Amino acid sequence: MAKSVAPRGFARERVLEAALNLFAEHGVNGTSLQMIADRLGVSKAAVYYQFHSKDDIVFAVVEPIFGDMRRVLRIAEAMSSPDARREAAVSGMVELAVRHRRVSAVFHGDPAIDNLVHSRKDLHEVIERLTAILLGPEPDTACRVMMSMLASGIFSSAMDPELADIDDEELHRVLLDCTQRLLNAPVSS
Amino acid sequence: MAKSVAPRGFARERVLEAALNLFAEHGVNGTSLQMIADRLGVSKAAVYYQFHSKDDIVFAVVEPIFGDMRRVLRIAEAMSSPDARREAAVSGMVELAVRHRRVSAVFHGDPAIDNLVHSRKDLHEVIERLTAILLGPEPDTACRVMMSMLASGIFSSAMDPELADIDDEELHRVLLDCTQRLLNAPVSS
DNA sequence: GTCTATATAGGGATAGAC
DNA sequence: GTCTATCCCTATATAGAC
Repeated sequence: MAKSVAPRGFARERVLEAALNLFAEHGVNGTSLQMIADRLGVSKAAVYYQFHSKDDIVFAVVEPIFGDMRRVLRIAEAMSSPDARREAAVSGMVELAVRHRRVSAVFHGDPAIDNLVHSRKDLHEVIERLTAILLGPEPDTACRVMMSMLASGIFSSAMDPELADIDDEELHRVLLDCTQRLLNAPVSS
Repeated sequence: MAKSVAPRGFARERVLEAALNLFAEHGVNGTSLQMIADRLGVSKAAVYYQFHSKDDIVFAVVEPIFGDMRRVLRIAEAMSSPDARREAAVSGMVELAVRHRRVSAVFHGDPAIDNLVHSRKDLHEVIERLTAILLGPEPDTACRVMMSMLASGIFSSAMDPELADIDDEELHRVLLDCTQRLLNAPVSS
């Protein structure tokens, strides 16, 4: 009278693990189910047993990030001033990017992920809340550009293979430092 | 006794234009020759008449960026101090990202582009020269992270659809300002 | 120079054996 | 629960008609 649906619960995780690595290397569109199956030494059908479609796999890979992001947003949105909200959101994103370091590669900039996010309002809503906090009520041009740089810079650095030798703790520290340089500097011109 | 190989020379440009827009939206792997042909209202075979393979199209789209990059590198490498070289390279990249604003989307982070770059040493060499200038002789961790953020931030902002309403001149100005904030700030900790 | 037709391969996905 | 075999579609690429 044990296990009801999952085998040992491991097969699913193994698929996600393999998919994540392949997505990071080839992008979502550049990764086939055959490649995932081959890496696991199983057949495509075995993968399809765990997930009904490729989109299901992509969603399962990306979903934990959105979960954490919702947590960060809840904390940030409880802050009293726009500046405090933004600071909380940014440092939350830095922590999140480092924690999900390998997923960041997939998460950031992949057109297939963008499509998935835009097709599911529960995901899209998270992005919108984040954007609202980062930009604030009436963002000027400089602010908008800076936030765009910040967001892509954080996630790209976290995934950058060239930086793979840097441990999480140090990366987190340096990233926070960089973001604060951008945020705290007075507008120059 | 005019034109030797190109028809009016326009068909080729039209293919590249359509390919670029599709690459930017769907990524290279997410774009088929059929999609390119459909957008032009021609057949796949018509596209294949202009380019022998999909890689040829990708290369032709990306090649002008590398041409400009080589120019920037020649200028930067002629500078006398490492700091001056880096500054010249960064402002050159900013200008380049803005000038090739739509191509930046394709250029930055697409796994298919990465593969192409790594498979052609004439392209790969450009990246290596750029990295050498940006990082300098003995880069510490903070510098490496910052340069990674800078590079991805510049190109991502230039392509960000959310920032499409900002005109080139202003974007260029704001981007330069942001990069200098990162570069000129003293190391805090 | 552009099209139709087609070759060949690989993709996602399903049915059913075991 | 996992695999074999297969369907159907789309992809890249080519050959040859017009």
